[in-house]
Amino acid sequence: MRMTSQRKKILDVLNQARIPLTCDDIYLQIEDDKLNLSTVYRSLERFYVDKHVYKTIINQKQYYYIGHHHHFLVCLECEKMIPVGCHIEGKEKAIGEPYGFQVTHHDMTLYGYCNFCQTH
Amino acid sequence: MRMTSQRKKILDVLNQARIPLTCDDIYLQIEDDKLNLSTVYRSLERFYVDKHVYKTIINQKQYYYIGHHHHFLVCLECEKMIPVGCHIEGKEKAIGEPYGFQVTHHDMTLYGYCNFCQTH
DNA sequence: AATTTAGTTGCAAATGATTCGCAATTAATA
DNA sequence: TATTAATTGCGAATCATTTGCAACTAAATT
Repeated sequence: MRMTSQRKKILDVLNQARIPLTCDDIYLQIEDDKLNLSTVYRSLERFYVDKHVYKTIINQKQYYYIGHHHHFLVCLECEKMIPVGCHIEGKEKAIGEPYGFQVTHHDMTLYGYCNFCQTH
Repeated sequence: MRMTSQRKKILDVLNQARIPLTCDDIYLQIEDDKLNLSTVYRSLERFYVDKHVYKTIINQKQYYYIGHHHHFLVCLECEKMIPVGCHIEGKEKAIGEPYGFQVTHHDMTLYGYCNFCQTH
């Protein structure tokens, strides 16, 4: 894989991030006139396929993050995201086994109301 | 809520279904010239809010089903869906608690390869 | 260092799922 | 049966994401 200047910037932004980001989030954070949103989409998908980043679907949108596989608590009011560990990781294979189904990965998101929004 | 002829048909289709369906799936199964896709979208969202149906996101699309809350094994090759029980249900609240986060629901999908596609 | 070339990008347009505004319709009530 | 607020059909809009293609460029080759 070619490490282009665009890809470096994209990875930089994602490395800095504390919460998962959409392609558009990243695109907007990179103030480079010469960076196209398509490039961000293509690069992140490539990073994901090559297992350099993780992906999760939140509110029906693709979010990417770096580090280790985990999940998020997502506030229905303010959209705040709080990372939480994975409670399925060890069970993945066992769940598929009775069906002869080989589980490769899973996606989960918990929705609800954050501490602040519960009282405001 | 008014039980219109359209809504009856939509619920009928969903009651018959063994796997979750998208709005478009349901729309296509109802051979009524006078039923609009928007109506299917609006009705199902209403059913969901009123807790008459469940919703889950698979491959970034909304699927609805009737019965009890569960999840699905989804084949990456043929898109086959196999229902499996929920392994998080009892833990939802506990996961949010340390953050003062009130979890209302969650969504999960397991991806991989079904029995057939593994060997074809 | 110059050349080659296959991977990558920018651009603009296409796609696909979902949502929305609004006037016409209709189920449920009085 | 008349009333009215909820619901529908229609078409257009929206939003996230993908795609085709010619131009560009990183990295391998000379």
